[in-house]
Amino acid sequence: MKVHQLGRGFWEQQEPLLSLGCKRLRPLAPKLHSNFTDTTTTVSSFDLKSFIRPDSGPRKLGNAPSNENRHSPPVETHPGGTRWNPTQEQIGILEMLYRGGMRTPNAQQIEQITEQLGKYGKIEGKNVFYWFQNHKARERQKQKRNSLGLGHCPRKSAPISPLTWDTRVEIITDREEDSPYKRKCRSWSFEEEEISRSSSKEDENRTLELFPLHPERR
Amino acid sequence: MKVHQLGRGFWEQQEPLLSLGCKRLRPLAPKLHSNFTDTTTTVSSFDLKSFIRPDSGPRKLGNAPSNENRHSPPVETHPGGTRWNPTQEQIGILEMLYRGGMRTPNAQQIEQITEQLGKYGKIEGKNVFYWFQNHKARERQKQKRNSLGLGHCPRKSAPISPLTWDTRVEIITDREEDSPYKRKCRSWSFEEEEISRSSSKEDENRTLELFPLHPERR
DNA sequence: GCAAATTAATGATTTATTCAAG
DNA sequence: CTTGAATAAATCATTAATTTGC
Repeated sequence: MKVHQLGRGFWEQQEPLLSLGCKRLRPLAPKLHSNFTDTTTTVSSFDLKSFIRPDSGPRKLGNAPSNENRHSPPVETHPGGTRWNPTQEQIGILEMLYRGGMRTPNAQQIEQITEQLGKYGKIEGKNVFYWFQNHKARERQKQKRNSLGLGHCPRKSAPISPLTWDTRVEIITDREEDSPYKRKCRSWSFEEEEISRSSSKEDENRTLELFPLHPERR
Repeated sequence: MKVHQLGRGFWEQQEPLLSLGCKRLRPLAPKLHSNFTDTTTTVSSFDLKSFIRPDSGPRKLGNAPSNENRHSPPVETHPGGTRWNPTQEQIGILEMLYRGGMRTPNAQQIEQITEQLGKYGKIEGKNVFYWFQNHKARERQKQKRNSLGLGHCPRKSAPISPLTWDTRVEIITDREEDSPYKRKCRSWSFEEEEISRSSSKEDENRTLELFPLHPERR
């Protein structure tokens, strides 16, 4: 309906490769071909052009000295705020929860936390998710660094200081409750980034984009 | 306004620790404190009880010899079909895209791919995401293993086989196009997992839970 | 005092590793 | 054993605090 040429072109281009795949023995499954060849027609309904390297593949040097031109699109990339800037209230709550033992909140918890934290500033679920991940990791490495650097005594992390004590409490709680690899089923949703970089730089109430993905598992 | 007792209790408990956090000298940024204390009242509106260890926190030792009780929730975790079982068509398309150079599709791409692959079987966005990630990583390690072990390894897979060749092609394409760390803004949404594990184990049309998170960035 | 340059902190992604289903 | 799924580690990138020069 929308794309004819482009989509078709790509698929036809790729198809030989795919059939090649059938020719050269594939590791798995010569693949009973149902209406797969029909795929070409069906699948062509989305724009494949954007799939294969959406950007022209600029090699981004991490330490590039060029101060200008930080991003691939020269300008107007991120209209408003780029990254989450937590408020004191939000940080406070998060730390509190962390200290309470929360390490990797599940989807439901994230949803609720986000909802609450949203009262103190813009926030999304992924921010909460990231925060816990980062905080956890950084506490961990902080502890490691402390245990290694503070003298040589492998005994305890440190004698007793407010900071150390506080930290240790968190860590211990952490250790106690968090097991590596507890299975948690998380469903994600994705968002396109710079499609319609429309207009105003003013921030508005960017509503938190959370939703109940599976209201229930049927 | 809503919850008084539970929330208040927890928050008051935690508050001293929190102020401790302010006390300990931070390397940077004492960070101006706004109306943080007010947080207590407002935030108490959600049930903290469920936040702090939703399960009773059974200690799972990572290398514990106990074969039972792998996860924190002892039972009833995954109701029906657990993990995605890709069909041949789906794999074919994914490999095609991969061979075409796609490595880490962005949100929009994932959305579209998922939509298309959904025609051949149940699938979610995260499956696509995971597939690319796993495929990428495993091709990489396969290549590494091959390049290292080809000299002397007693019994490997055949040194040069169509399969190997095929693999190599993918890798090369891969290397060419993918730069480590290209920034991509992805917005996630979370789903509660085991809230209402209602009933049937039979799988039905579990609709793909994708949605446009930010229709546009304001 | 103020604004540019520096630096520390940390939000956001990617990669590596691991677990477990089939 | 293969591979989907999830977490941990490493890393990039941006923002806020601090420093510095005027």
